[in-house]
Amino acid sequence: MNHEGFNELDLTSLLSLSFSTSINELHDRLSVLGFEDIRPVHGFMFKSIIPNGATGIEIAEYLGITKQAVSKMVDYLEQRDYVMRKAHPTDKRGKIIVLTERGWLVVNAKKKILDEIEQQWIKKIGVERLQMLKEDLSKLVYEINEGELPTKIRPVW
Amino acid sequence: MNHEGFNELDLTSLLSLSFSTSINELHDRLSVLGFEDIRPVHGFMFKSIIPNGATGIEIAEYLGITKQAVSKMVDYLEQRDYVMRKAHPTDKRGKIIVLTERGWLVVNAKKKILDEIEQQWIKKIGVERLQMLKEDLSKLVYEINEGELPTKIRPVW
DNA sequence: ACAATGTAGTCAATCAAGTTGACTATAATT
DNA sequence: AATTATAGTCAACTTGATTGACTACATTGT
Repeated sequence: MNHEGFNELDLTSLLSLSFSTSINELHDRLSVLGFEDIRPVHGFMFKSIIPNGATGIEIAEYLGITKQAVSKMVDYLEQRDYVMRKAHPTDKRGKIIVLTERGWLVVNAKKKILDEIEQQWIKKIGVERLQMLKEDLSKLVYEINEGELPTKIRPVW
Repeated sequence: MNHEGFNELDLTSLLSLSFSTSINELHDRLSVLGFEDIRPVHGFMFKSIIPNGATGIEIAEYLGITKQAVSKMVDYLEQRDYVMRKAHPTDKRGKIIVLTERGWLVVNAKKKILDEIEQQWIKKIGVERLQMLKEDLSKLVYEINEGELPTKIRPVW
């Protein structure tokens, strides 16, 4: 088998490895804090809930999965006290998913860890280069998807 | 629901979106060429097979999945004429997975498309910035994983 | 106003891609 | 030569998604 060096890696592989590296570090550290039942997709879901809650369908669109899958995910997270279903204020069919106190603990922990990971990266490549990297990636994602988030935020493997 | 702008995105989300964007484009284009039965993971598997074949266990380690999962994946790809199992030259227990002609077609198409995606990105941010981006990502992945590929190349979702 | 159509959420069945465990054949170790 | 380890496959199971069917409520058009 061939083990190519990092230099010959194409951009896509590089992005995959970078993403894996950072998301793995994040969730390893969340585990240590007692949030071992939280998966990456839950973190993305929390982003769509913040700050004022979201309906199941909104979350489903954001994550690029079905509303039924969201419903199961909410069951899972509700059982573990990360989120709650509240009645929708105007639509009696609807429900609003909101974070519980414990849900906020995860979100805040996540934010802190991500900041620390970013600091770690700054130590490696410097603050200017990291700033450039973020700008360039934002620009690419933004322009290639024409201002929209990719419909499939989820990396399909 | 909150739809934050790209500027406020943390690095991890940005990497996730960049990866999704490029891998989706790659596989959309592979579909058009008639390779709609090829998933991202197969592309990564091909990388571990090139150029001289690999055993199931080598592939399993590279992809961070079990040898049983690899075996099933090889069944799938062998049925569709992308790979072949060959006898191992020295170990009668072992088999070597190699690309078929059709397998090489995918690999070459993939390479071409990835190059084109990279050119597209160069148009957006310039060749110097893309070079920096690749250098920085390589450096980060390399240093944070201490010279090893992450054991889990696969983005766990 | 109300009939027809559309939408939010859930339940159930199914599917896809992975896992663990058991096994066979062969290789390596002592 | 006997023991232990390894490569690969088969089978059963798990997980996280899907599609389809349904209920309750909302929206639209006459």
